[in-house]
Amino acid sequence: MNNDTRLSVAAHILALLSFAGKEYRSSDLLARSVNTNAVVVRRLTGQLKKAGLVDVRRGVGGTTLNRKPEEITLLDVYKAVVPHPKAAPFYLHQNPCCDCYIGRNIHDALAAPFARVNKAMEESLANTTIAEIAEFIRKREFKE
Amino acid sequence: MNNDTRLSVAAHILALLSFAGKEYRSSDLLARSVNTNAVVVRRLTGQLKKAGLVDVRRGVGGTTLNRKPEEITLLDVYKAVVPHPKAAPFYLHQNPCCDCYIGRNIHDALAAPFARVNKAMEESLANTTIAEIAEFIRKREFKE
DNA sequence: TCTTGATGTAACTTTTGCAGATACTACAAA
DNA sequence: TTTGTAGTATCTGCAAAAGTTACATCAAGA
Repeated sequence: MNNDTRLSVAAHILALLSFAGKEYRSSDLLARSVNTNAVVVRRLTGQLKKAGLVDVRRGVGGTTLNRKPEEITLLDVYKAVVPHPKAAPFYLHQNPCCDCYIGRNIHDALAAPFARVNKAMEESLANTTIAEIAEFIRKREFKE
Repeated sequence: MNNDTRLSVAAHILALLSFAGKEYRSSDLLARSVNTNAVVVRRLTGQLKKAGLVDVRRGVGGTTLNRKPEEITLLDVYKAVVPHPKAAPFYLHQNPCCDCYIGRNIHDALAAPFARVNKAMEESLANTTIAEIAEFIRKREFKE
């Protein structure tokens, strides 16, 4: 697995937006908070927009939440932001040898277990919302 | 091969070895079955050996299972073969901005949910053994 | 003892996928 | 019309893993 931090960054962005309420935040501001490039942020917000999680305005615009934070789970974010072939936790190796019966069948043999792992992972992701993450931060920061 | 296929390749190797019984198989033969390089195989079998899953002999040697196939779970393989910092499904982005309260706290806020996802994944991996994978292949190939 | 065939491992090259950066267009609001 | 933003194409740089080559090490058998 490569170190994909897109879920982490997207959660950061959405948590920040949840504190902004109905106000729009620019990709530049978001990029500074995440400590990355504005283009990287725009690529992410673009995907979040496609998934209906945020609204992005051009012109003198920015990004705002399009759904209540408690209605956005990490699974929603994950699905929005992780490209599809990568959305499984593990990869099957390419072109195993077809002349031997292991190579011929290993992919099918691993498909079911890998699918179960994927399902377990997704169910777990669905158990956390952006609201909870924001609440954690609020408690930590404003000590109360 | 971009993403990490080590679990997939290692499972392939172990399934093959489970059919070989007590016989030793060379890294060259394994590499041909997996369709990769013998050195890549040796790097993997080296890690599997460290974890006690296989026995590797030098000289006129090779690799054989060191444990019954039904006593090797995908979690054992995963832990043996995936380097530690990578053993979590998702990564936290580096150096979020410490000047804003989101950046200061996002890592701690995500730690618990990510740990839960990791646990769910590991529990799922522990539910499948090499014996089951081998059995799937046996049934498929020898139609019975 | 010598030969053979295997692993262990170091060092290097190749591949690949992002991240990051730059530059430009499209656009909306004041 | 100006200004500040998103959208996007394109390039570079970088890091990790795969793949390759080469060679030392080792064990078994003739």
